[in-house]
Amino acid sequence: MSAPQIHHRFGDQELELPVSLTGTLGKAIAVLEIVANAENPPRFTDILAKSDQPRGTLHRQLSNLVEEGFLSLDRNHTYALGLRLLMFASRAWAGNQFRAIAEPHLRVLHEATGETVHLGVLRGTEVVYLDKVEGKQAVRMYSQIGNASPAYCTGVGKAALSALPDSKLRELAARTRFHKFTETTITSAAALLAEAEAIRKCGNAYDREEHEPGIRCVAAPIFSADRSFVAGVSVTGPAYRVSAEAINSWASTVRKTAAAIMQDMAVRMSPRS
Amino acid sequence: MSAPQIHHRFGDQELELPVSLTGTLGKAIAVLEIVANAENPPRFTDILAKSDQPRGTLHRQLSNLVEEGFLSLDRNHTYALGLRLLMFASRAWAGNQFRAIAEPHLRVLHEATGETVHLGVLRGTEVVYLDKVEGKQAVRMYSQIGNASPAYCTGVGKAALSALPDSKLRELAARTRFHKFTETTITSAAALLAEAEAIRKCGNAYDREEHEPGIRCVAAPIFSADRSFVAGVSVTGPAYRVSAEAINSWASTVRKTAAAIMQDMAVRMSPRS
DNA sequence: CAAATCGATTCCATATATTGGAACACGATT
DNA sequence: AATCGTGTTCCAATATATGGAATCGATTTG
Repeated sequence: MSAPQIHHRFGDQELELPVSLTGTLGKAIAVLEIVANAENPPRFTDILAKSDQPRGTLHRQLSNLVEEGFLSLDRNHTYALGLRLLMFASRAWAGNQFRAIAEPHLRVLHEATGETVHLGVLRGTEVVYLDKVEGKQAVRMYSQIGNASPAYCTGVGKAALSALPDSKLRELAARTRFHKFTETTITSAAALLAEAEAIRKCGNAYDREEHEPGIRCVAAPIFSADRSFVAGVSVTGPAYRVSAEAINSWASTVRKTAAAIMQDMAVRMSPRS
Repeated sequence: MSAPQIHHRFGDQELELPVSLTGTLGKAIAVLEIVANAENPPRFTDILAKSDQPRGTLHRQLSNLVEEGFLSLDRNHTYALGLRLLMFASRAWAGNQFRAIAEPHLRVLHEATGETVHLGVLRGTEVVYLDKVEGKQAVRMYSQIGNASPAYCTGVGKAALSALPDSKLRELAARTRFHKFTETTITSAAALLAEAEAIRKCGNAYDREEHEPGIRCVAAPIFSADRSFVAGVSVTGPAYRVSAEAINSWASTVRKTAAAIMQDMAVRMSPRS
C-alpha cells in the first residue's frame, strides 16, 4: 500500500536531553520517569514524595497514564510501567533506519572476532544501545538494548563523544556527573576531554575495565558529516578470555566496520527515490 | 539504598484498550501512534493529514514530543519514534515481575523441546510478547518482544483468551477485527468462542498455521485467581521440522510449565514483605 | 468495639495551558 | 520574479489542568 521509498536518515536524532518541562506533557513524563526509576513498584504516596505536584493533580496524572497504558496499576495500588511502552519501543527499534543499516556490518564484525558486538548512539550524556550481537545464547535483550549507560565510561560512549564538535563535547563533559565504577574509571571533565583527544588521534576508544571490572572493549566512532549525529560500535569481551593484545588486534577491524556503516549510510542518504 | 521488598504482582495490569482520549496526554499519544503506524518516516504534512488537529496545534504537539525525546526530527523534516521510548521500555521489561518469574520456566521448556518458547500477555484484543527463548541465534529481539499480534490467531493469544471470564471473552470477541491471514485463520467471533471452549476443555491452545503459513504452535494459559490477568506460554516451530505429533507430545509439558509459573507467582504474592 | 490514623480518591472554583486561525518565512518550482 | 508547497511563529479566546479541601475506605490503635 506504500512504495518502499527510501529516505535519508543520517544526521538525524536529537542530542539534547530534556531538562525543562514541556507543559502538561512534560509533567506527565516526569511522573513516568519517577515510576521508571523506582527500585520496587511504587505506591501513590511514594510517587507523591518524589513529585512536587499536589495530591489531586498527581492522582489525575497517574490516572491518565494508566488509562493510556503507559502505566499499569495493580490491585495492591502499586504502579509499574505499562505494556504500551513496549509496543512503541518495538516499533521504534524495528523502524530505526540507522540500526537496520548497521546490522549486517555488526554480524560481520561478530564473525570476525567471535565476541559480543554493540551498537549505540549518544543521547545527552548517555549512550543508548540499539543492537547487540553475541554468540549462541538465549535471548537476554531488553536487558541491554534500550538500556542507557553513561557515555564517559563505555567504549561506545567515548567513541561517540570523540566525534562531537569541540564545543558540544565541552558542554557535555561539563554537565556529566562522574561516578567511579572501577579503579580505572575517568572521573573528571578534563580527563574526559584528554581521552577524547587521544581517541581522535588513534581512531579507537578503549574501555579498560572502566565500567565493569573484568570487561574490556574496543570501539570506533560513527558520525554524520556535520557531527550532529554520533554513535559507536564496539567489540567487548571478558578480560580472562580476551587479552589486551587481542583487543589491540581488533582495533582496525572495528574501525573498518564503523567506516563501512558510515559509507552505507551515506549511500542511502542522497537520492530522494 | 532500598530493601529488596517483594510485592505481589499477579492480578495486575489492565486489560482495557484506550479508545477515548485522555485530555492533552491522549492527544499527544494519538500523534505518537500516527508516527508509529506510518510505514515510512512521515513528514509534518503526512501527520497533519492523518490527524484531525489544526496545523498550529499539531506543530506544537510534535515539538513537545521531540523536546521530550519521544520523537526525533531529522533535518529532512521526517519524524521517527525517539530513543527515550527505548529507555523506558528497557526498564519496563527489566522491572516486569511476571516476566522475571516466568523466565526460568521458559528456559526449562526450551531445553525440553528444543524449539522457540514465547511468553505473552493479553492487552485488549492483542497479545504483547514479553519474552522469547530460542536456540543459538544472534539477537533478533525487539522484532518480537514488545511486538503486538492479534490474540485470535496466535497460540499465546487464544490461550489467554480462553482463561478470561465469559463476559469479558464475549466482549473482546465482539470487538475483534478479524483478518484472514491464512487458510485456517479463525474469522468470526462465534468460531473464536467455540475455540475458547475447546481450549478450556483440553487445556491447550493450538496455532494450526493460523497466523503464518508453516508455523505451528502449542500454548497453555496462565491466569490469576480472579482472571483479571491472563497470559500464555507457547512452543513454536516450523511445520517442516515439527510434526503435528510432536506438537501434541509437547502439550502436557507446556501445561506443566504454565502451572509452574502460576504456582511460582502465587507464592510470591501472599506475604506483604 | 469505637476511634483514630493513614492512604487513596473525588470535587469544583480558579488559574493556566492549549487551542486554532492567520500571518510569516523559506525553499523549490515554473 | 512570481507562485506554490511546507514548515514555523504569534496571540486572543477558551477549554483544560490545577490544587486545596472534603470524602471515602481500610487498617491500626486505644
